[in-house]
Amino acid sequence: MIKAITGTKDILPSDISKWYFLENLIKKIFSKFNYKEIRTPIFENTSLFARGIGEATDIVSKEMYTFLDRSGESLTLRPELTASVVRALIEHSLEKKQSLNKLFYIGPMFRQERPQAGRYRQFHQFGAESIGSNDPLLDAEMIIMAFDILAQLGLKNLEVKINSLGVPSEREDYKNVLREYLKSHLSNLSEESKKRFETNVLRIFDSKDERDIEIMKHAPLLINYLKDESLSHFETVKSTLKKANVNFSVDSSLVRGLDYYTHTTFEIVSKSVGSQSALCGGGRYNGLVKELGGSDLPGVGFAAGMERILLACENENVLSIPEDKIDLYIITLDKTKSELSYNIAISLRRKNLTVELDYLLRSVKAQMREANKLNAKYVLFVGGEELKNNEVVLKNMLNSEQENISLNEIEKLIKKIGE
RNA sequence: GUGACCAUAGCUCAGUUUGGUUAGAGCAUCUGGUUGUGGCCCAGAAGGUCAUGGGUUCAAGUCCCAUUGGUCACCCCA
Repeated sequence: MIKAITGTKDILPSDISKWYFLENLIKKIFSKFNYKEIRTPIFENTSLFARGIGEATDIVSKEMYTFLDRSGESLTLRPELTASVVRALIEHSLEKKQSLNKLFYIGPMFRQERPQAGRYRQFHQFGAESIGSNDPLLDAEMIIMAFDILAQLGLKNLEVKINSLGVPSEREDYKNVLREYLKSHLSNLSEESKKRFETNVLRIFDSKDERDIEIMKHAPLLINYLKDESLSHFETVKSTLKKANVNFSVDSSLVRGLDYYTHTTFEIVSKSVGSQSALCGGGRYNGLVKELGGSDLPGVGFAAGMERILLACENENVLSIPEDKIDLYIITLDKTKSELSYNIAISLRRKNLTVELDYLLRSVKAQMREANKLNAKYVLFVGGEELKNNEVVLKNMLNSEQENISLNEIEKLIKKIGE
């Protein structure tokens, strides 16, 4: 048997309504904030992600699905979408058509990691990018939108964490301070963190190793090395969130693994899922557009994992999806009349009714059971004595009332079902 | 990439500890329960190479090894 690739999942018809529900909510909230959807290709030139996300990041160095196409070009299935959106913006000069572009997206992403709860190799993200302004109100807007979507789903066990990474020069200065502090503790750090000391010293804050955590507790904090401009940016984000009633905590260890972040970073975690608890994350990326060959435009954005969100919804039992139902099930009494049933079904469907009928030549009892299973509001009996008078029988499945209707009065039937 | 645990019907699981007839249940599916009428109920049917391959044994779903797949955690991230 050929099976789905490791880490990929089929979304079956029995699950699709919760995806529709989530997608519709996302589109609704983004449109209230006047964000427009953008759809970019599933694959891009490998160099886009290498430059955009950062060569040294885990995503680029060991998680991307990269392959050569038939002409020998290196392509990569998108592992995230910020780089693609920025590429599209530059390629189509969107910033020249309007100085602030507010964009959102929904779609599959690909990363070759070991699957576990809330983590797949093909997974779905939605997210937003706002490119063209350094206004901290937009940083806050990202967090508010993400929070509103999660809150409107009914999720409760949420924690909003924010931090500021300042600008690159501040961060470089701080890294030196941090390295100075860590020098004396170097031998006590975990093996992983010893490597990070060289490659990306900030990431030591992310460590779950007890020894590392103890050492980092007393480490100098980046926030104390930010200059006035960065601090006031961060203050505005915080006060804006407070006014919008979004509870948050400042988490100085929130460093995040993508190279492009500046100033605000944030994450919303849920206690209702497994260890992959970050439902969404994002931040400001003021250097990215220029890095990818565009003009020097500031930007801010976030992405959210849809599988994780649905998992949290399931665990908190908050989604109330109405059960599927159909307007009418047509039951054919005489098998010789199935063509008539079929024709009635077609014409009623064209009148905007949801209609089903039997294709398996089953007994009347079996057809009734099927109608019941499909939650049919009405059932129509076609055949027998009534048909000799050019009539069909309409049955209301809720109160079991039946009435004869002439085939010449189909409009009456539509009206009745539509009520 | 590292580690732990798991694999029996479409689904959820008994049976494996202590090897011994024809591998079971519930749900789901299908067919009936008197002419042409659902849900509840009742009866019956169908559905399994016990993940795959090898080994031990008179005998393997059960013990051993390998492989494959899955789950969870590390790592990383959404």
